[in-house]
Amino acid sequence: MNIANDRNYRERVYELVKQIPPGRVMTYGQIARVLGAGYTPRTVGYVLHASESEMVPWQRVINSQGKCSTGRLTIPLNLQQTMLEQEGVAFDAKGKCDLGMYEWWPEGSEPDDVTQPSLLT
DNA sequence: AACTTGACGAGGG
DNA sequence: CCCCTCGCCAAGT
Repeated sequence: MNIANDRNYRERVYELVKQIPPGRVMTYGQIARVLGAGYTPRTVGYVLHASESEMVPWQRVINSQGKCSTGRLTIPLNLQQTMLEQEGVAFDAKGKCDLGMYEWWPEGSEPDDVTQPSLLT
């Protein structure tokens, strides 16, 4: 896919982010993966910061460590975390949340299925 | 047109 | 668990 041909490069990110339900989160890398070729975690972050003033629930996008990466922005450091906490996302003392619990996947875009080693022995 | 800079992520030490 | 390095690709200078 040729990005130069696709003026909706940003739109796709916004549309996806808008689908994240309150109290759930997605990571930059996850979004890049769902959107496919041409998208990388970095570009997703770039695209997202440019939308600050739009109707996009940007606070629901965090990094793969389960933390907010808004350290260098003009945004107050804890704003994102505070907003998420108001939606019901719990963070520990280190500012980290449990991705296994809050991470959300759009329908049909699930990663590889579980492969539980349950009865291995 | 080249160089730098990110709301990142995986891997190694 | 923290810190560093590298790969990634659009935008700004």
